[in-house]
Amino acid sequence: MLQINQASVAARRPLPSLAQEDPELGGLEAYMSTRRYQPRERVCDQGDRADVVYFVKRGLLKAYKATPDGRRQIVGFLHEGDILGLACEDEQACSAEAVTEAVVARAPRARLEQIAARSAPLGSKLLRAARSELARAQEQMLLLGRMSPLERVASLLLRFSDAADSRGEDPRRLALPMSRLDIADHLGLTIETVSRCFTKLRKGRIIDLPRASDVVVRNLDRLAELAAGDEDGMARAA
Amino acid sequence: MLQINQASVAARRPLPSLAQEDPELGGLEAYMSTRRYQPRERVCDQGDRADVVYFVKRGLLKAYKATPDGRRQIVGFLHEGDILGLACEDEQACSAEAVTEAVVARAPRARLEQIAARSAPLGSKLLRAARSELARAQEQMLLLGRMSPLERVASLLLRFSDAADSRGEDPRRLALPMSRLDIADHLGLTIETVSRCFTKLRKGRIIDLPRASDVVVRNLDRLAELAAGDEDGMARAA
DNA sequence: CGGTGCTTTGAGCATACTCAACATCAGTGG
DNA sequence: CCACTGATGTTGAGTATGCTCAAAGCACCG
Repeated sequence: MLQINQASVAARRPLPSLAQEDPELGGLEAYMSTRRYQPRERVCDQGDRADVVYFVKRGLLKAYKATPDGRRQIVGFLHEGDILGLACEDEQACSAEAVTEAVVARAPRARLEQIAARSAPLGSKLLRAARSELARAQEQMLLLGRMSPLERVASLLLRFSDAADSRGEDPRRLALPMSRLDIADHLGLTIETVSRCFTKLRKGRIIDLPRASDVVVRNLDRLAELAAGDEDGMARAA
Repeated sequence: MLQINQASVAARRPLPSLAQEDPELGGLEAYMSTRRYQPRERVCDQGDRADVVYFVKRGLLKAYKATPDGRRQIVGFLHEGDILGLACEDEQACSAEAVTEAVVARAPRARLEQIAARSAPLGSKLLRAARSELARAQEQMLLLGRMSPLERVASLLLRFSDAADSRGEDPRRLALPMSRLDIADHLGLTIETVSRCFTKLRKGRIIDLPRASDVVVRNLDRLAELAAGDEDGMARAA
């Protein structure tokens, strides 16, 4: 009953914005190929020649940077309609891999630039995508540089809630298909700290955790307060 | 002798890339106005209607996000040729203010989009700018999420060194016109920690600090090692 | 010179990390 | 169907690291 099945929800969902805007691609489809990825399958690698741009059609990807000594920062989770590979000039700036089963379309960068130079809609679509990704990146910098662990976790949940809401789903029932390690590497924390934050939110009656990957938000307002830096919200909630 | 005067260096410097590429603006100049800002003067505010885009012509700006309770994250320092205001859709995502005296050109966003829709060069110029800013943002996320204070400071110095190098200046003599608080708010640290890192680098003979705002790099290789996560570089340097 | 603001240094402390044990879940094969 | 196994997640105890608070040192400016 409480189980949240992403796939079935996705099936009922209206066409994603990318699909609706396909006319904007200006004939690019002819050069695009589509591929399905299994969870944990690699989509591209940091340092690859950046000759393709990826359009996420379905599922969830994670884009990350890694250091030689094994540290990792997930710079973003990519949902349907998101574009991967915009950051780079000649080399991919990030690796990316599928979190859930995913469908991704690939367009040769050369074609893309060529068409963007002629077709204004595609150009402005790409610019819009780059822009919103930049805005998200700046939010994330604030989170990583200046927020407490609890604020970070609350912010993440709130983002997923908003994303669900904008897709017409219930903003109180969140599926978190990624592991705690992924969350930690996205929020700049350890898995233990992430786990403790979830527990804190649960004990504060702000969320339920029927399973580690399913969150039910019991008090969205309080969650938003916590994400905005009102740590006392915890006390009031308890 | 050791004093580093940014203004005089700027005067001798060849035209910045922005000026060289002005043909790409596709007639936008007609609608642009230029304004000079004094240090600490505000350029725009988080939440303003985002009806202009700013082109940094000279000097250094900082772009930052602030929380209601006074925390601050500087998402980037903007040098000559950088563009401010790309992240936003309708509201400015960040505030920005001048660090040094600065000259900034402003273009009405409406005109910009209008011309970009016709003139491919402007569109691709904007896309290129957004892209490189996104790449920088992702680097910064890795720094904020996963790097030690010493690595963060070393990375910052290295970036300024690279920037100086690419402008044809001496990559070993760095002017840091911003305050320690600005550096701290960029690196997600406190001023004390930043200061201690500078001291550590000085005692390790990696840099000299003739004045707090002037850095002379004595060992660029070691600095790069530290920035890349080789903390033992400290021991070897001492 | 004497202030004022910024930077550096020091001491103590809180927080998030490390290491380790335990719990839970999913998948597998008896 | 249940027991086993490995992977993932949670909890606990102790510690290191970076933060807080406080004082002293320095530049810059009148």
